[in-house]
Amino acid sequence: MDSDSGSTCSRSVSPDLVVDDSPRSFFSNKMFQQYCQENRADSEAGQGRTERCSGGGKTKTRSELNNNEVQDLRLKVNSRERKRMHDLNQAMDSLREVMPYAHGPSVRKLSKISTLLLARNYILMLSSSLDEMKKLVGDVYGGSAAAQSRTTAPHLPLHPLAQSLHSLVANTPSALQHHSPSPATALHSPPSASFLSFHAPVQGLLKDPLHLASSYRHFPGMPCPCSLCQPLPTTTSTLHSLAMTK
DNA sequence: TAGGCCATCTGGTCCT
DNA sequence: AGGACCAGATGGCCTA
Repeated sequence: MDSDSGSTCSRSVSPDLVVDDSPRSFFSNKMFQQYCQENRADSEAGQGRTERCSGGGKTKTRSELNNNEVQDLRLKVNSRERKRMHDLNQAMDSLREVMPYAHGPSVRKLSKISTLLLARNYILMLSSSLDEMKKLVGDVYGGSAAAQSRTTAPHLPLHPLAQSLHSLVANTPSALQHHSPSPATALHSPPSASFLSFHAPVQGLLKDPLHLASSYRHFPGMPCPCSLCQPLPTTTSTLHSLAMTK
C-alpha cells in the first residue's frame, strides 16, 4: 500500500484507517481527543472561522460543532490526506521501477529526491541518445538512397552502425545494470554517481544531492573506467545547458 | 548523537 | 460545499 512498505524498510505505515492509535502516529486518536478537549475553550471563544460539517448541508462555525463532529471532520480530512500521500508514493514507486537502478529486497530504495533527480537525468540521457540515433539513421539513409532503401531490402553498412550503436547502448539503462550492485554489496553500491548527477547543474543545489559521497563506493576524483562514467556527448551537455537556462 | 528521510497531522488556499 | 493541493510542524526510524 505504501511506498515505504518495502521489504528493506522497517518503517511501519499506518493503513488507511480512520483511527490510528499507533505510536508512530503523530496525532493518534487519543491525542486528538485530548487535543479537542484542550482546545474546546479556544473554540468556544469563537474566532469566526467556519468549519465544514460533513453531516448537514449547513455551514457551522467551529464553535457550533460539537466535539464528535470536529473529530469526525478532522479524521476524515486526515484520511484523505493520507490516501493522497500514499498515492503519491505509489507513483514514486512506479517511477523507481522504470529507473535504471537495481531492484531487490536487499537494495536500498532511492530516496524521493534521488528518484526525481535520477529520473530527470535519465530522460535527458534518453533524449540525447535519441537525437544521436536520429542523426545516425539520417547519415545511413542519406539522400535519395534513403527512399530506395526503404522499398528494398537494405544492405546496411553494419560496421559503423554497430559501432555507434555500441557506444549508444553503453549509455542505456541496460548497460547501466552492470552498475547494479550484487545483493551482497547492494546497500553500498547505488548507480554511478556520475550518472545520477549527469552533469546536472542541479547538483549545485544540494551539497550532496544523492548522498553518494558518504554512503556509496564512488570515489570523487577517481575516474571510473567504465563507459558510463565517461563524459557525455556534447549534445547532451548542450541539452543540459538548454534545460537549465530556461 | 546528529543528520537524513519519512509519515502524519494540520490549516490555508484554490478549484470544481 | 467539498475535495485537492500545498507547506509547515512534529516525531520516529535508520545510518554514519
